[in-house]
Amino acid sequence: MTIRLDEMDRKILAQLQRDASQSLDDIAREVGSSKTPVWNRIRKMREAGIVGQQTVILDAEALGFEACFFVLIRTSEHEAEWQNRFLHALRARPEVQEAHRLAGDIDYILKVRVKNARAYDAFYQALISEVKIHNVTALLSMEEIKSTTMLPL
Amino acid sequence: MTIRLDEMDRKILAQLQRDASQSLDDIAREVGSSKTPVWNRIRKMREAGIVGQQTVILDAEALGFEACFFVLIRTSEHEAEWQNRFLHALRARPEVQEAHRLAGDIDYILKVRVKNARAYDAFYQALISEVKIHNVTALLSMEEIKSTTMLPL
DNA sequence: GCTGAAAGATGGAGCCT
DNA sequence: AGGCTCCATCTTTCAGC
Repeated sequence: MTIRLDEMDRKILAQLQRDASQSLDDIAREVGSSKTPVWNRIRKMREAGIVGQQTVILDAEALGFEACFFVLIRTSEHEAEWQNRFLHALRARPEVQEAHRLAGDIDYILKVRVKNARAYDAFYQALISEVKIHNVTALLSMEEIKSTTMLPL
Repeated sequence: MTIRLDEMDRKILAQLQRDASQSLDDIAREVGSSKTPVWNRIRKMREAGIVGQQTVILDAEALGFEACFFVLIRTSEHEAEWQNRFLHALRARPEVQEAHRLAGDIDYILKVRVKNARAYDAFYQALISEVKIHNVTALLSMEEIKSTTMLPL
């Protein structure tokens, strides 16, 4: 399942991250190889799950998603069943763009993107009615300074 | 610059988000239209900047990026010049995947992805040597419950 | 604004070295 | 493993409705 990646694989991944719409020929030229080997390496990395979803980055503001919150959550419940319900609730809600379980004093952090503050409140009310949460702090983003999915290969 | 988007545009965007490698024919079939009109709409939305970068999502863990931190930053400095240096420092550092300026008590939040805790410390030391920061809290992610760039259109 | 056609480019597969 | 060639498919353009 785990593949050993060499320098060439990493160069190819960097190109795909940068612009996944490039043709195989373009990528091959950039990394100093040719079509077939590049194509085979990409196929292998896809099969191994290293290369996942191909997507486009949309302009959230232009589409009316003008509010972004980071939500810090503390809970008193730590049973498996509660956690399961909480996880499924998060995964089911499309406004939750990120959710992490944390080490330490704060238990979870969410990144929630919504149209406006009212939509955030609707999300918040829906969430706390589904699962019991001890303490919630919402941090409102004023400005997105940087946002990327690129890994520094 | 701002385009009015109709239901058809939104359906096309949803398809592109879901899988940007689909052929025009496939997208057209999914949204109930045909090739040329879909192509024209995508071109317009690209030109308007609504549709941005086309990329692939890579498996961070498989590539050795095993640590993810959310960093809460408080600063005492609020002058334009300090802010400028801070912003440029963040944009220049590839381990910073997200950076937001916040409303309220905490001034900034970062999402930082690195190979391990030691690499986080190197990042942290480099950052505070570049710009003066009053207070930093790092939240370590134990588990990525959800991560998506998809907007709920 | 849609349809259909057509030209050129590309992906994907096989084969040769 | 890398390179060459081929064909089916796809992208992109354009004339006509």
